[in-house]
Amino acid sequence: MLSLKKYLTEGLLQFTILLSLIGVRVDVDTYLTSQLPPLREIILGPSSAYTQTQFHNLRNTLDGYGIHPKSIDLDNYFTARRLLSQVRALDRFQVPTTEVNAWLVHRDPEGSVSGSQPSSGLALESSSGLQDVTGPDNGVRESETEQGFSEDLEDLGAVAPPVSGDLTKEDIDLIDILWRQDIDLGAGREVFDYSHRQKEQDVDKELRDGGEQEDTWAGEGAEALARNLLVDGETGESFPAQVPGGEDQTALSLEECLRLLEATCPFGENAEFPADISSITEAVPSESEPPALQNNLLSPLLTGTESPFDLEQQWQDLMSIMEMQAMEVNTSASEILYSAPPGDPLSTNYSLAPNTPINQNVSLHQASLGGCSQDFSLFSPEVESLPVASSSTLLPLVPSNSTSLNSTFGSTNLAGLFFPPQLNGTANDTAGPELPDPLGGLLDEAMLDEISLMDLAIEEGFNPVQASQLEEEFDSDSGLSLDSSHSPSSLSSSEGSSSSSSSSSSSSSASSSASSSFSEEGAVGYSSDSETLDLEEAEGAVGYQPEYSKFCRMSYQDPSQLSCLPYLEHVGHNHTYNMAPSALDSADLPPPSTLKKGSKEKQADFLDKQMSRDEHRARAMKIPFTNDKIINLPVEEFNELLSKYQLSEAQLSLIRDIRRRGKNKMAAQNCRKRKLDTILNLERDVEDLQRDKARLLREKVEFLRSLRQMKQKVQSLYQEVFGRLRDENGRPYSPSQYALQYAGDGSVLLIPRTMADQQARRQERKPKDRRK
DNA sequence: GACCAATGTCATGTG
DNA sequence: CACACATGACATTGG
Repeated sequence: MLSLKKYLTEGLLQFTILLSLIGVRVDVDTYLTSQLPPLREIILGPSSAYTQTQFHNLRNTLDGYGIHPKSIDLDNYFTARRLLSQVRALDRFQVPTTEVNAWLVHRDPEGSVSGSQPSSGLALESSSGLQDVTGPDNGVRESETEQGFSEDLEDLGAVAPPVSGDLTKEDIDLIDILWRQDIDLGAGREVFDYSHRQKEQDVDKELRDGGEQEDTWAGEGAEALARNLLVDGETGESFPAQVPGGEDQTALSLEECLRLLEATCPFGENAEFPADISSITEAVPSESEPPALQNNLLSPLLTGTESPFDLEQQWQDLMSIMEMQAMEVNTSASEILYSAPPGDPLSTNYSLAPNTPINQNVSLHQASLGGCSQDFSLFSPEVESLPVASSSTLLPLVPSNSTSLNSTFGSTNLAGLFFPPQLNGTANDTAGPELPDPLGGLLDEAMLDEISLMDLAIEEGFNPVQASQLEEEFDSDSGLSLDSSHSPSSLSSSEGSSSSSSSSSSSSSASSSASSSFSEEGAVGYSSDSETLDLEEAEGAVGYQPEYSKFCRMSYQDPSQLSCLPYLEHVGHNHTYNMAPSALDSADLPPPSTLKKGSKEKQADFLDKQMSRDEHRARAMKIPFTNDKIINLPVEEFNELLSKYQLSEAQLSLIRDIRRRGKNKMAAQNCRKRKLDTILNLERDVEDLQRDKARLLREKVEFLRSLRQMKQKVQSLYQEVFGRLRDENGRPYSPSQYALQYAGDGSVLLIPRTMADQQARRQERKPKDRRK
């Protein structure tokens, strides 16, 4: 239990450190709570560095002694460990980073502009908008967006990889792995959840079907009549029952508009609008209206039916991103859109009719047909070909984005989007405090967030326009930095398997496995030591020679194993302290042909140099058994061994010191190895987080782009709807004097601009106060 | 000879 | 309490 606690605390601590180091602005609370297990596992990994392997316990259970912690040839143990790590790696992408990058590089060109930016890639954004919208190849465009739909979903890591296309099975598998990785990372799962999307799509489908069922509605106006609406004889437009004296407050029930907009975004789907008609009317205190009229003004279309599912969360997630778009839209498209003199409503800006005379019934009808489903192809060519001046930046909405945004918009008031920013300076907040205006408030709030987001983007050197580049950079960077994507457990096992220990005297059998190196020599043992003792006597030099301590006796198994593991290269040295390099090994056993009389001394010298200090001491003290035994024997056997000999106090003391030092030496090795593993794991985690950061930024850009497109669509719809409105005399309303306002309950009001401005100002103050 | 990395050793803490 | 281990700090060693 305590180890588990330590495990958790360490993980959290490291996770926090990593986050702070990288500066990833991830909503930890959001992701960590739901994604804690995978995240933690990613951060920590099945690292052996955190699981302090009890080697001694292992040894004690495995035939007593003879198993050096570094030479563990424990097939059972490490095989099981490796297999376990492999199993664990199944939900973790553990292929080398370079492989991941290679795949991404391969994938980017495949997925249109880039894998993450389908049909509406940034490269296309500034160029093809108008053509795509107005061009004759709308059908092609539709298909493109359809394709982009799946790709987008896939990129967002929310759906299963696409089965179609030129992707090979391996690619699909990779995609799937990456997808699962994304899911594990918890990035936007709430937003990208496939079932969630599916649900939205279903809703959209229903909506679309519903629209189709009302196929005959727009043209006939029968339903409008049934709803106490008056149909304009000339335009076929539906008006609410006449407003008595409602000159300033000319409120119209614009069901066409609503349907049109609804087809774009299911505002009313799951909307729980706090606003009701009373609040709306409160927002217009100066005007008094008969209650009957108010009711007539309400459109029944947008009453929420779907239960809200964490809309707030989604909204927060999205709004933090999407509002960055507002400036762009407002400053680019919108300003151009509404830069015309106020008195000229039907000029180029609002000129739906003059340049492209539209059969209102037809267009509205078609708008009502389309659901907010796959894309915005529901906008008929007539609609899309509206001569919007700024439509050069108008792109067909990425379908997936639209679907993901649907629920978001569902709970919001689009009044802010309805109002051309320039005509009324309070485009985002048309409702006063009395008029609950979710969108307005959120927009304002998010506007402020937008600044911080921008700052974040700037300080991170992130240019939304360079998202794809950034993506590649991040990926490549992370790929270049380290080869630390290996499984830590594999590292441990490999190192462990490549290491062994042997006694100084049994170096001749050093190449054998650890178990063999600990051959039961019995109490007499010391066979090879006798050889060295002879040499010692021959040399007449006995005693401690510190310079000889460098080369520890180490059994050596397979150097190629080490060299085959690139991530071990930068380790640079052999952590297997008790092993000798293969060169030394071979030096230990030189070919007999090269063994001359003169070289015998050299060999002895060399052997001497390979002995550790303690080995020299032991030899000097005539310790009758090997240091390996001294060190590695379990206590009982060790004591038993000591009891077999009549050892002096000095010898016993030395033996105990040797044992203590030897054990501590191994412990130090393990400790350092763990430390190294930890560092490597942290580095890999940093890479992962960098990748996540890049991906999140990428997704942010996508959301911003889709939001901008959405706003542009809404604005164009606003223009269209507004342009179709006619007063009693059949004349269009002046956009400088009137504005459409979207109430929370789904109704759309045509109110004077002065009133809208007032409400907007009131709404403006509200979020500011809230922020205090 | 300074510097550095690797390694060994000691003291101390933990289980 | 003994034992084994972990680990920080320092020492040693060799390049």
